Amino acid sequence: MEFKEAKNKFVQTWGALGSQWGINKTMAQIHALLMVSNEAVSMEDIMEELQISRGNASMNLRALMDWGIVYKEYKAGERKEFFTAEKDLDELASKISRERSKREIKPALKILKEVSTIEAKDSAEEKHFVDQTSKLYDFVLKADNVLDKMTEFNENWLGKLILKIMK
Amino acid sequence: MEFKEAKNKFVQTWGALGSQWGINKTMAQIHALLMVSNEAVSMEDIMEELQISRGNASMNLRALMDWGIVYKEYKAGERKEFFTAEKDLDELASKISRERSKREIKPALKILKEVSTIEAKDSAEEKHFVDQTSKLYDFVLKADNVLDKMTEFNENWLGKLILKIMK
DNA sequence: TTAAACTTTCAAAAATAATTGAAAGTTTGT
DNA sequence: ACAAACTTTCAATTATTTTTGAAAGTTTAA
Repeated sequence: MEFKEAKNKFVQTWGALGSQWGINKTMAQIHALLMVSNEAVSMEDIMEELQISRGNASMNLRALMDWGIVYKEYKAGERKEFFTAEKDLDELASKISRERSKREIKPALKILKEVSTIEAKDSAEEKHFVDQTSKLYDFVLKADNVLDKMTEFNENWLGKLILKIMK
Repeated sequence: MEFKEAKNKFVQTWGALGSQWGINKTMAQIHALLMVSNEAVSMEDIMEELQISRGNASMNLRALMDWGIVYKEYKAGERKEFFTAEKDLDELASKISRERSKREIKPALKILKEVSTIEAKDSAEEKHFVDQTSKLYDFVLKADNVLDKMTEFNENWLGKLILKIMK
């Protein structure tokens, strides 16, 4: 396979993976493109490579910056802006999980807590509801924490040992 | 809050969370409904509670069964089918992560391997591409394994200890 | 074998999400 | 202050995904 073909394949794949996980395809593609670029890329070039409009590029770059995984860069003597992606993968994972936690998990937890603390009265139906949603609350809370710590865990010497033991 | 209201809130929230993670809203809502039902529910009742069509109910129940997190049940003397959800949360997480791995991560890994093993020639651009995609391959592979083991890890006494230490 | 009681399928319709492009906004240099 | 070089915004359009509903399919009981 040739470089250009490989790069395109990577960008397409990352885009598809993104949309399966609720991330807009173009956003994931821009991110992919920046991830494998060794230098900052202009909006013009992004539009050209991905064949997208200026508005689309602008909005999705903004979204990526809001997630904290793409940065603006200025080049001396150049008026236009350039963009780079966070390339450290542990950092990337950490930022994505922090954002998803903040935007999606935390609000869901809040609701779970609310609904799991209603007066259960005496019907088996209501008891089961309270029981199940309470368990779910605990579980999601725990999973959210584990994700927070995953990077740390993966780097951790003890973690590595445990991973080996568990295999 | 009253039971009915709480139940509805839970179903809606679970549905919204699902769609943010690339799972169709109705599918997540049906799953939510079954999760908090203490007995198996008929398609008729699902349609009624969620206000959806027969076709929609049928297709999404099928999808949930394909994921292995909803089961068909037959009641003696009843002609129609009833449905229940996997209620054990560790089992649920394990099945979801296994399926997502099989359907999405594994195919993506295959492509990542392909594109990361091209001849890098000598340009810095191509070298960076190979380097970054290789790192990504390793990272995704590792993350995929960690997810596989997470349940196990969470149940594990040693794991619990480590979690405490890491906090 | 027939028909009632169900479930599944899928083309068409509806709902939702993403994209465009041009006008408005901003910044910088002269 | 002006205008060139950019970026952002957002209403309208387009693409994608989901949902519907009725016809076709299946199973069961008599």
